[in-house]
Amino acid sequence: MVTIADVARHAGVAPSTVSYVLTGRRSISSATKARVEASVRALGYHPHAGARSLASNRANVLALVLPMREGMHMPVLMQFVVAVANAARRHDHDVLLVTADQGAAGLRRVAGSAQVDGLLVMDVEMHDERVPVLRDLDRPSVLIGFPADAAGLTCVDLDFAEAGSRCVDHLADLGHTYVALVGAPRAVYQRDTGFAHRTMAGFSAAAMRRGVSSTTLPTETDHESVRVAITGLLERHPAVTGLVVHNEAALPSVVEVLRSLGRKVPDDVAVIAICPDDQAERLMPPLTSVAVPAEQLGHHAVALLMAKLDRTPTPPLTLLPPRLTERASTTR
Amino acid sequence: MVTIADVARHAGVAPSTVSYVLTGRRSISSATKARVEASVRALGYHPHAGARSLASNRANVLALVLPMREGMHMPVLMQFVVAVANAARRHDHDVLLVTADQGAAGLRRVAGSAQVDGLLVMDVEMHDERVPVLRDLDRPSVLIGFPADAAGLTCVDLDFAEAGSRCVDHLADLGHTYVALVGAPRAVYQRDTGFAHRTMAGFSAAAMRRGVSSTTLPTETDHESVRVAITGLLERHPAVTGLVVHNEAALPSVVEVLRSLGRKVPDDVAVIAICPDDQAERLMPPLTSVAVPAEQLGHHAVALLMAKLDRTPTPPLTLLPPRLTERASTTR
DNA sequence: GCCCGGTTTCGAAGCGCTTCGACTCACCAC
DNA sequence: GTGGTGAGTCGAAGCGCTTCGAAACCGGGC
Repeated sequence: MVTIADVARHAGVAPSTVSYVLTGRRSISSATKARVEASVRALGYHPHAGARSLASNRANVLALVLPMREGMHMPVLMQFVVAVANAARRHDHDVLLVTADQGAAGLRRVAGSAQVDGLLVMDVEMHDERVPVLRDLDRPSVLIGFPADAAGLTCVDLDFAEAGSRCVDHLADLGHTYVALVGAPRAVYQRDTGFAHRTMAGFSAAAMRRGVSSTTLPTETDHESVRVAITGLLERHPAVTGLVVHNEAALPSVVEVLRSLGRKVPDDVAVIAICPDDQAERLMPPLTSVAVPAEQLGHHAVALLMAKLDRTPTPPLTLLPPRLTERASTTR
Repeated sequence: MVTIADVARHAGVAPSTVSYVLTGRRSISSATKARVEASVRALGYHPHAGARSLASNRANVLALVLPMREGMHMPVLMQFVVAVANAARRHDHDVLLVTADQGAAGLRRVAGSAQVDGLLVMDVEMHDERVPVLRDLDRPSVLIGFPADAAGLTCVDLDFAEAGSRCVDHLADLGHTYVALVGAPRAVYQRDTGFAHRTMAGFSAAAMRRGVSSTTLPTETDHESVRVAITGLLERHPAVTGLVVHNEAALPSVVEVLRSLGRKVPDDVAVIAICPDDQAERLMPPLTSVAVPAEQLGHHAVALLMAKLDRTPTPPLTLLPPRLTERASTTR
């Protein structure tokens, strides 16, 4: 193994000088700097991560806490994971995966052992058992999602309430008077996941405000369940002419079922999805949608965490404004 | 921060004794052991990971190298990730995520900095740029998948050739004389991904051997592409009565398109999927399938890597035998 | 010619752990 | 009794890095 002492010898300087070149924590003359950098390359030197973390008290690793729960949509989840990993790398950090089957103990372990400098927590429930743990951990954390009590925490999320509301507004503006929210699987609501609740709240409130009738139903993701759910919905509420779908996995089936029922989109039924843009674009017809900006959220969360690590003050709550893109599924 | 010295003082022993209790590398009297363990709990001690890795030359972390490429199916990928993470934890290791947008340099970095003890590499291509790097890294690695030249490497995978072959056999046994392979998206073949090629090879060879006619077509994942592809397939090859689908994302659409074309499954067309069991079960009708045992593969890969870390001899190549489960989509 | 301030570099301490050799006790065989 | 043995424990060295204080150097002003 090549050590900093080897590099120092090769470049004819002291080990501390090499360290300062690498970390940039003291000014070094450009001549020395160039010489050291050449030696680093020549020897193929990589600082020992453990030694560095021991001496500097920074591991340059972030924990990504990722529970795997029923009803979660993997493609979207994966977009988050990749966005976080890439953003972390841009800040010279790596990502340690903590799947939550280890629960709160896992958080204590990775934080307590100084394996990670900070934590990024996904799929936050309203009353999440991890929240109190995060509060008394000595490491900073950022939640993607909101618990019921966010005091003392830093959270980022899409403004799902506003997203639900914008969908209703768009439909109401187009003259629809009866709209339905096709929501996440029942399990997601049952465990009180913040984003599902907030979309529903925003949806219902906007319907009241705009004076349009509304109904909501949780929906499973398999095709057969979707068929039953949508068919039932349109039978019970024949006046429904606008659908807001907040369920990425069910989305293709919803479109397909409407087609097979002979309901033309958008002529008979308008459809708005709350999902990543690329998915909305790929369906036939392309769907008007409120984007779930997974990439942007991931980057933002990492940026906030890095700021906290730098002791820069950060806003406790960040709600990204929803962006609605009109496509073929709601045009008159 | 609580250090090993604090624990030692609290328990009235030397730091080295605490270390031996924790690592189990020397025998310790049960009385002392109990006392130390009580102190560890009382003080909430977690060994500093960096210090440990520096002193012992082991980080207890595995890298999971995960390229994100076109045409990959996220749910299956995620199953692997979770299986690997859980298996690693059972061996007292954590998982560091390396998304491959960093390419070979990323591997060099995490291995060179002693951040990880070993590497798990996914989505291996036939001529993968990472393979030569892995060979000259000083850390052990296990590939999930096979490159063209696997000399000097440890690889695990499902025996996809045999899987393709078993599907043909099953259909031939049922009397089918013209079968088609509905394969992965074109991009997957274009970048020479091992598993896609091997399935196709096994499929074609078995068709020859059994004397049944066969055809193959790559298939994109969106519904419309699937509709065009399947419709075209059945027009060009009207005698086809058996479909082998090796494309998880397209699977629901394939079933749906057959239904909408009025082809009954299994009466008009038999369908076998190569996909995780849970997906095959959830479709209507439930599909006969060869399981892609993501969980088992993940566990196996971790077990092999741990063995290599222990310097236990390991088989260079492991092919898990495919398991075909008969369900409603191929019953006569 | 000397002092002073700033810049650049050096040397040594120390981060928290593991590990090796050595020490201490019992205990047993002779 | 004495020597040998093995189990249990201790102490100190050292892993590779960062960081702090101090030394060395370089001009510029007097």
